[in-house]
Amino acid sequence: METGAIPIDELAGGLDPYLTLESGQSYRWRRSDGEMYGGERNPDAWYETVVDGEVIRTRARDGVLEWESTTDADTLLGRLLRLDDDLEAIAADAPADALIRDAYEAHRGMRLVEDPPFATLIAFICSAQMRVRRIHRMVDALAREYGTAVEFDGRTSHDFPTPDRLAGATEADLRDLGLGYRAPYVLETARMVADGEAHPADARELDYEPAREYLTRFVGVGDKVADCVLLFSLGFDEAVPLDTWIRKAIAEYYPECDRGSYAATSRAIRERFGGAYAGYHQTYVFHFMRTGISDV
DNA sequence: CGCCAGGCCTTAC
DNA sequence: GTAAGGCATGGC
Repeated sequence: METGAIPIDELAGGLDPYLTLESGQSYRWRRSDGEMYGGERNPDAWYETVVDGEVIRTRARDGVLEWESTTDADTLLGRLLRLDDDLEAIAADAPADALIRDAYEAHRGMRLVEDPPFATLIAFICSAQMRVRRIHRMVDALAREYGTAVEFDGRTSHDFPTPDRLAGATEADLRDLGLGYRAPYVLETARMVADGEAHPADARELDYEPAREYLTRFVGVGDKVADCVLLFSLGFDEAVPLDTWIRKAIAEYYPECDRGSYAATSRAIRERFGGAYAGYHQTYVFHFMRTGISDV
């Protein structure tokens, strides 16, 4: 086992793993205390994931981000949790309206994640008309049933399935895991990636709007899911997923940004949120709208 | 029971 | 290009 410790006060703007990993961005971390996704905060619990066959677990206690891993995970953890982001500068970049100010105030230390593209693509296909706790449950089930098992420190974890393994499932199998009408979408998208027709990571080479358009070729991926994949796995910090909560925020706080179509409303709210980090600000507003002020 | 959840698909204009 | 209807499932 390799281990490490990162002083949190060395990270500009700090880090709150609970907010970062249980705010509906990443569905690939499990808590060691068995608490459900979005349950009570527990500083003693580890967050554990598997990336490319390597297990990493981490937690923040006494001002230190501890990690344990099958490998030297310092760089990988820094990428997954975007530890190089200057949260203070990003917060300062946000427009100074009351909603955004309150959202940043309520969720100090929440960072964007950078998850593996294929897992993110599948997770957000599953996310359609679904609550975040159930999305986590579905992604967990997919990993358990089709992902490679990895032993670490006496515990078994599962990597996210490869496109090939997932494409080998049947629609009935996936419906049994609770995916509902998303089951054929997941199957067909997994097959597309497995067959080399397209890969979500290829969107990295494109500008933002063409990248969003590119991702919608996958079955079960519309503009909203595409924006989530761009924001949470491909580094497009300007992507603003227009989900029910953000649409509610637009209706209540930025009604002039509702331009009817997704593309036009997206441009308007992206400009309202200042462009380059619009998606970062969106994530704060999303979590703030969804959890409310008291539920931090 | 009805309504909602990080929507997308097909079909019809 | 936009509008309407269908779609699984669990939680409240």
